[in-house]
Amino acid sequence: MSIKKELFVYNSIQRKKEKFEPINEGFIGMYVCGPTVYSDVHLGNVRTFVSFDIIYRFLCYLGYKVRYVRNITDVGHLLDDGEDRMSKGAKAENLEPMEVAQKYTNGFHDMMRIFNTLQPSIEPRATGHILEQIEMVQDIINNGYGYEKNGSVYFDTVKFAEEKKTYGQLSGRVIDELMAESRSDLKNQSEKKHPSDFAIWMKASDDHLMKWNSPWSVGFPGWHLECSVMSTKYLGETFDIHGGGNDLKFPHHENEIAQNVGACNCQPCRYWLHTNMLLMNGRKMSKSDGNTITPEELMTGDSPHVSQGYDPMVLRFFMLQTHYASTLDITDDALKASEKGYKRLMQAWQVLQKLETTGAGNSEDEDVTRLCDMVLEDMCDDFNAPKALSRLFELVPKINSYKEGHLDVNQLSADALRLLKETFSGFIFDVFGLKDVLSAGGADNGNVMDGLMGLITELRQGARENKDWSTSDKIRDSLAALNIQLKDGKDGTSWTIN
RNA sequence: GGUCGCGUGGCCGAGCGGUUAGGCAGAGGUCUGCAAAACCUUGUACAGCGGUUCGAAUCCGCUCGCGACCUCCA
Repeated sequence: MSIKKELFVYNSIQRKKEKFEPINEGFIGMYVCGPTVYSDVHLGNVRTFVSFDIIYRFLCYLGYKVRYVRNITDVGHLLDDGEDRMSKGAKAENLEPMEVAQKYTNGFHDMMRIFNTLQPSIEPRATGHILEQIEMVQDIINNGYGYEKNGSVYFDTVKFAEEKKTYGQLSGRVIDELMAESRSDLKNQSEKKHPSDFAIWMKASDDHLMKWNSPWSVGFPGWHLECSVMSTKYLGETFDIHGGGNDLKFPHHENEIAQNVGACNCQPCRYWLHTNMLLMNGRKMSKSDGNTITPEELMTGDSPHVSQGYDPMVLRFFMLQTHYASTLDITDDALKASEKGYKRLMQAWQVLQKLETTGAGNSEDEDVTRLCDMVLEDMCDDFNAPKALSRLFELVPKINSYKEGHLDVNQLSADALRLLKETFSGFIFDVFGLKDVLSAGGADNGNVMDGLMGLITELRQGARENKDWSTSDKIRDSLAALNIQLKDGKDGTSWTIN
């Protein structure tokens, strides 16, 4: 069932917000540049993939059938000295290149699971598509945009720019400037016609570990090629959405476009979405100056940058409070605030689940339905999760008031209450991808826990009725030490795990 | 140096021409055996200087500050 709502997205290549219209009604093809698996997952990766996870989830929520392709780059990524990242990792650790790739792919998958991201529909690997990459190189050569030199093949950016007038459109670059500024000592510059040309096939040196046969040499594909090839293979020559981190705009995405246009004379996609960078304490994360924190350190609190460990769901909530296209600045204070906000939201959900109405009136309906509608509307406005979240928070005091009797829950029709419940669970869990870690602890033995807590609160209630405050306070304090918080309300005592 | 973006109350962070964002922290109150939780009330912020406009945080210009990309990067 699809939800009738117009979606608007900020299209990086047009530099403006546009109405989203899929190529095939009801279906969406989305390609997101995945990680290069040569080292442990960086926290910045997490932010990017969580952002696209929310976008993917929301598109599904709207009723689209989405094919979500996110690649694993396990070859073809050059370092400054021309060495492949995978080979370098392998030599350093004395492992097979594929062993390195597998190890970090596993680590990446573990982290994605920890942060509760959905798996992509297809997760192709660059090394699994060498033949297709060779074919695309040939296509590019046939179309006159590639030339061979000493066994390597380069993309002719100058000719392409002159004929197609699109090179530099995405990143806002002018080829004259690129020529003037490219470093001349990198990547076999002497073999290129122009410094801005880039390799689409590289001849391998004798000691290079990862190499394949090709019409030009025993070598390996250039970095940008695998995305052009795999997106085309699984989503078609032109598909709907291409995403990635802001830092990939140039050169990666720019060159990807050049390759696709150069090979098939068509744009790879209609909408380019770019997520912004993750900062810490106002600066880009950088290993060299110590301004960095790993996902593990963030969870355990084992870092000078944080005062405590944070649950992955707290970090996910924290990310939701900032638009995907804005920089996100991690600070300990901001994380602490998010932790409290997250718990407040989850507790409201627990309260909401238990609410029932006789539907005697409907004076509350208007407020509630309006806010629920706005949650959807905000997400349809370029996936504005922070704004949508704020609507949910406007509903929190209402939910609590219904429970406490400050507002009459019976002034809510059954339909409106159902909408409220569906909106909360739909957005918090299905779209935002949060998990309720507050109640998750007792999920397996919920009945035992409920029974025990029922017994304890009953005993404490007896003590309270006898004004035996020392006993009732001892129970409360002892439970507090176990992170179980008692809340004495009008209708008895409730409890939550913190 | 080139290209692009950003500067919002104590902190984080939406808004992008006129209407309460929201979270966290703070203050006052209600409730409570005391607490906690919850609820109610409360803050009059948009880097600076000009300009456009009936009206600007929101548009334009300049100044200052910050960041990203230009080289591997999510």
